[in-house]
Amino acid sequence: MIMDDRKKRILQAIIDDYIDKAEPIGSRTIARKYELGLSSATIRNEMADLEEMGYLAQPHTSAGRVPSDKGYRLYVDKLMPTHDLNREEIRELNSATEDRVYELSQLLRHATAVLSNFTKYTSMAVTPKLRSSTIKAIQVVPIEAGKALVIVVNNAGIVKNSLIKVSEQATSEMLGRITNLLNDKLAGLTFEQADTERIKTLAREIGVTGDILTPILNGTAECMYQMGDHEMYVEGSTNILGHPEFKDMDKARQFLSLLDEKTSICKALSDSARPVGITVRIGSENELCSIRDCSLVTVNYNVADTMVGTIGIIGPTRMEYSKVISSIGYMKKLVCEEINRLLGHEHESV
Amino acid sequence: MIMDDRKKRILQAIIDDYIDKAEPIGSRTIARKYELGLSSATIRNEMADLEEMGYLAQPHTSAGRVPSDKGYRLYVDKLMPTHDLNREEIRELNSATEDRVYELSQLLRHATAVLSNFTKYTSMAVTPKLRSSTIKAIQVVPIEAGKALVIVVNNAGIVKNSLIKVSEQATSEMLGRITNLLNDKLAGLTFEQADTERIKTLAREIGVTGDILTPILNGTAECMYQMGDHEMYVEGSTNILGHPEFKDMDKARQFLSLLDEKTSICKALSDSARPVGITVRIGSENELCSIRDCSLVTVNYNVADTMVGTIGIIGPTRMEYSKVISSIGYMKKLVCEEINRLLGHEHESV
DNA sequence: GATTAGCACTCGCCGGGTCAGAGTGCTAAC
DNA sequence: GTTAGCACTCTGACCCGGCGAGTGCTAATC
Repeated sequence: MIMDDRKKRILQAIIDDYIDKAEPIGSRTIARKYELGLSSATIRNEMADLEEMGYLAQPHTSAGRVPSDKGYRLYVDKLMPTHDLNREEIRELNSATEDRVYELSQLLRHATAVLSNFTKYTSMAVTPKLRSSTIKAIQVVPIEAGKALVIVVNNAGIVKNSLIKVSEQATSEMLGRITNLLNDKLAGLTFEQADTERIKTLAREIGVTGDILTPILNGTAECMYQMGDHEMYVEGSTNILGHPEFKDMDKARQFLSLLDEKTSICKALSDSARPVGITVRIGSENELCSIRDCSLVTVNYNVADTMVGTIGIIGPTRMEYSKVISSIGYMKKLVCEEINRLLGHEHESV
Repeated sequence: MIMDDRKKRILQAIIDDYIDKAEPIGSRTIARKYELGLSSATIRNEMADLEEMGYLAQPHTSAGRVPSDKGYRLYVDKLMPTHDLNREEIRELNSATEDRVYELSQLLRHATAVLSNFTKYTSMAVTPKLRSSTIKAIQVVPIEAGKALVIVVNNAGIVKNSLIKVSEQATSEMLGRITNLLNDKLAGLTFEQADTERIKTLAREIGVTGDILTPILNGTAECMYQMGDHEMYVEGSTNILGHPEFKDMDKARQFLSLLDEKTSICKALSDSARPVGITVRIGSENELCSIRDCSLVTVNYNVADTMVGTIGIIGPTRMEYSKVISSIGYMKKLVCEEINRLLGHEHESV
């Protein structure tokens, strides 16, 4: 059977309507509402064809039709109307960066909150993987007698610090010497390379310079560890309760408890996103079994080229794809700009 | 009518049973299960009395009895058995600080996650209010040509930083002079006092020393702002779906959307907690109307005496009070210890 | 006088039966 | 190829009666 233009128009009409109504769509509805110049009987025949071809499904005999994953896929790839963000919508999305933002994590929280609020689905984000970024600078700064702060900066300008106790005798000059030493030995390495093992080796190489060096190395290791850690933010998880596909309590619970499992979601996000552009994974296209009746829309954002994080929106397969796709695309742009601003890659000072 | 010992025993039995079963408790159940040496008829009479006195309520004629808020209050104050944490439970709670913890926010996230998991209710925490802490030290550290890091430390050893752009000509000696100047002018003040206004005034006092000072003052203000911000963590929000009082979707949704409103929850937490000790707010005792059918158990934790944060557990009024109270008490202790360790108030170095 | 056994009564829950509505597939006519 | 008409199917809402749990009251008992 061939997928002619008329079939496509009918399929689109069904999916559009189903996305809106969340109920099986009957032939009469389509005939009445969309002006295709066809009677319900004709549409009925076409719908039977579309079902046979796998684009539609029937929950039970004598019910209307429902799009299948394959149907949504065609819809997303070819049929979907584009959603142009209007002024009001852009204003709403912009609010993610309106408030004072001083950290990447905060930026991501804002972005996910706004996105989830805007789309009424659940939005997620993971911080970039920084393990493969390189160490730009290490500083040991005295704070008061007996206390110092170890600071590590990576090539994107992301800063981590760790408070340490040092010997009371440590002069700021000694700390300066150690700072230079650490920079010599570690700067330029990736955080992966500068693991705890390496730092221990370094300690042996230098020889135990009394009690001063040890806490500093510990602090450095701590910073390295922090840099390697990546966090995840989920907002609007309860939005799904508003969608009829989750009116069944058990389903809702299953979905929500999945979101609590940060590791698997994190993996799903990273796995899903392609290097560039927006990825849409519909229902069974998802590798994670427990979201096989959801769709996941993801996009990567970059920090200084090498470091990649991901933003995602998850909702039922019956999702307003066009709206989700345009809003996540816009948000990615916003986030990238803001990251550049935050890390001082732009010309404006903070 | 007088609240004699027998009434108390019966009330306790009813509440114990109701907390377990979540269904109206009948006189026969009590007579059979608890060995009070009384027939169901006698207990029935006592229950009628307890209802008249306001400790029990009846969902409808010919149903069993359910504790009222007043009943729970007496239970919590006088009747409740104490819950001694066993070895296994302590091990579970301890896991909050087992993982590498390097920040207060991370500590609180762990603590709330463990608590919510342990109690099966929802757990929350707010970071301490630091606005009234004092500035201990400010440092401006050069990172690379044109970039520097402003670091502000408060009297508890909490560190905030802000990356800034500076003139390429700024030497580390100049930055050192400015550091000294800032310390002179600002150290010892509270963050409340050192607001943006004050910093602007400072800029005027010093006179515009070219383009070097401005970004540094901006960075300092940024740090001040960060210090004043306080965050909130909520974990296990979906736990409530497991409790029968939220089997009604609308109720669950209402509860969950409340949790999304960080500000009101934050306020409820802070308002509820008394300066010391564990506070229990039962149902209508809560000021926030939307949690009038929940109970909120809170405790404050201190950072260096003056800075106070709060941990809380929220669940249905039919809550395992004894377990919740002992676990939150233990967690407070853990958190306090860990904070001391983190901020170097202890003797062990990191 | 307190306690208890007995009994009539109340109420929510559950399962089965009925019915209307929406939608289909098929056939025959256009 | 398209459409009108019709018989058929399935779901969901509604109603109804029976069951079980629990009560309050009364009268008998300790």
